[in-house]
Amino acid sequence: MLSKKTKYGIKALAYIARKKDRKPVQASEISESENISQKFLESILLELRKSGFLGSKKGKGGGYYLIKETNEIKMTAVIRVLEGPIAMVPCVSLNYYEKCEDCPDEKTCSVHKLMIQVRDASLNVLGDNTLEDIAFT
Amino acid sequence: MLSKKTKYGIKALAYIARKKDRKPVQASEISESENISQKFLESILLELRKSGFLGSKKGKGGGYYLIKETNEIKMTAVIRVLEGPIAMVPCVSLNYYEKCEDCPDEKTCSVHKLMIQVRDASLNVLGDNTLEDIAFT
DNA sequence: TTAAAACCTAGTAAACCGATAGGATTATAG
DNA sequence: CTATAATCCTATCGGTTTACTAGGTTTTAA
Repeated sequence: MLSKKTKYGIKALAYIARKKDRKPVQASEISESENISQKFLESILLELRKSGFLGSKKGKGGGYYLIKETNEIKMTAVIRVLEGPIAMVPCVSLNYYEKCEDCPDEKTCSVHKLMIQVRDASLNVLGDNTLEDIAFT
Repeated sequence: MLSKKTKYGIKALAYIARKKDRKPVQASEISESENISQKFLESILLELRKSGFLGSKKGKGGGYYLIKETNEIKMTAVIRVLEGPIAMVPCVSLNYYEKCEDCPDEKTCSVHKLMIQVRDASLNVLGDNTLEDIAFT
């Protein structure tokens, strides 16, 4: 299941992307428009800034803005930052690999083989979609 | 993330599938062989029985056995029973649909569109794989 | 100087997860 | 008939995560 955090984060990025001028967008504006608790959203936007997706400006007239082109932001990257691994099991995760405690041998594990296929299928979809794709219909 | 419950459930099904004779397999045997807490496994096997994947026999010499052919058991079905929805967001789930509270219109929601693609990709993989496929290398 | 904004830290109620406890029930073997 | 081996059932529990909320501090523009 996708957490609300990730869902809100993606929605916020898409909202910012749809603003043509590069003027900073306030958290309060996104929060109202997208029906997201403002304080919660603030923490998400902060995280997106710290991980290099957004820039911010403090004080009156401040807000958040994109610092890359929309077509350069892959959904894989966004989800990995907000949600963590894309794989359904740590033992098939590319970026967050962890060995299973049970399971003496990954090569012969039935779950492992299945989950590699699922991972690759998801990875294809999320890697093909950029912010550009999802922000504009 | 796949819960341990689902992971153990799949492993147990694969274990039972690999036994050629249709003699009942005991929970204790699976538990030892696959390194799964026995009591926890018991509850999983029970659930798999109640949802029509396994039959059981009580008492001495009892255990669990498959009641369908291995190639008739799709992974989608197993995961839906043990884990719940395959979709990452309830609003794109075929079997466990729920409307989002935020989000006035699904048709224009950027997350929605993305998650439909992910769901379909996963569904393809999990629908193509049967217990036959994953049990025997 | 005031107000608006991002930024930061902490806490919290509820849900979920993975397991454990302790038995009740049923069937087989002798 | 009895001992044993197995499933079946209910309840509980500690830990973690989730989705917020509270209550500020800091920075900036007007």
